[in-house]
Amino acid sequence: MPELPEIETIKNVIGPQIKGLTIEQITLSRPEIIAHPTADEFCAAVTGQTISFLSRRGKFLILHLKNDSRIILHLRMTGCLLAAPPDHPMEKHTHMILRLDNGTELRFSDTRRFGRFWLIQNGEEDTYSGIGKLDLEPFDQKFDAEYLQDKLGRRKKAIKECLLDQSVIVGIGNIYSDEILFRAKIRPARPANSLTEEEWRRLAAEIPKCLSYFIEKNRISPEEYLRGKGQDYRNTPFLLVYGHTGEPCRNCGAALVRTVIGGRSSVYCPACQK
DNA sequence: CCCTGCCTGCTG
DNA sequence: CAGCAGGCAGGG
Repeated sequence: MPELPEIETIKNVIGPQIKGLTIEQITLSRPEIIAHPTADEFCAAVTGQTISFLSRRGKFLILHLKNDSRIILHLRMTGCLLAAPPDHPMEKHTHMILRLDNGTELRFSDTRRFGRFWLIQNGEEDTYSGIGKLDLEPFDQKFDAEYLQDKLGRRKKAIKECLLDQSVIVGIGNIYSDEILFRAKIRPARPANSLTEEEWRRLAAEIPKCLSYFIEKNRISPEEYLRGKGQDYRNTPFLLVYGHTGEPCRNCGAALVRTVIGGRSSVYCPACQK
């Protein structure tokens, strides 16, 4: 579910709450969420370790431990992370609880159970999580129109599908690909190899602009995050096209249209987006 | 390259 | 009740 701005929010909210705390005990009710190593090895290796900080890479969260190992997690569609006091009501579908040494519980819940955890030991190569296949962050100095065009300019597939390719540019999912293309005034179904120089420039400019705009719009206090169960902050009124099929375009008033591209639902303005 | 599977819950 | 949901890996 969450894309780069949401993962960034989780990092910003949860990170400071768990930094410096030691994992005293793990309750794992769904061992299949541990992708590597085995669930038993994961629990044994992580128990007693101290958390140094939380970081983000693409849509992955990385929990860095003081012994230089790291827990990597991907929330996929419905994964959710909460730092809660022990008496806080338990979310349905909570599959793992890390009890920390100040009593805080780091809880992972996931209705659809697509989310996964990996533990990468100090010195071990991460060939498991998929982080190795990622390329540029949208805020990387090297990310620009030339980079995008060089990577995607010869592809025949829809530009919308290309934007979802994490091996080119990370962090964009179905919602923000639609928002970005709307802002760049490009139709999602346009073959990537049909984009003009000017369109590549607009697209490359809108990607970091749009994502950082939503990171700002998602800013939330830990209390508010907990109250909204780590979900509600995303119900943003700031999305211009996603979820607005049939409504008037905010620029021109034309009715927004829904199509399916690469198996994903896509909303765009038939007048503004060429 | 397209298609499916992985899951549960919500909507029409 | 079918269809769909913000992700991704794996198979043909």
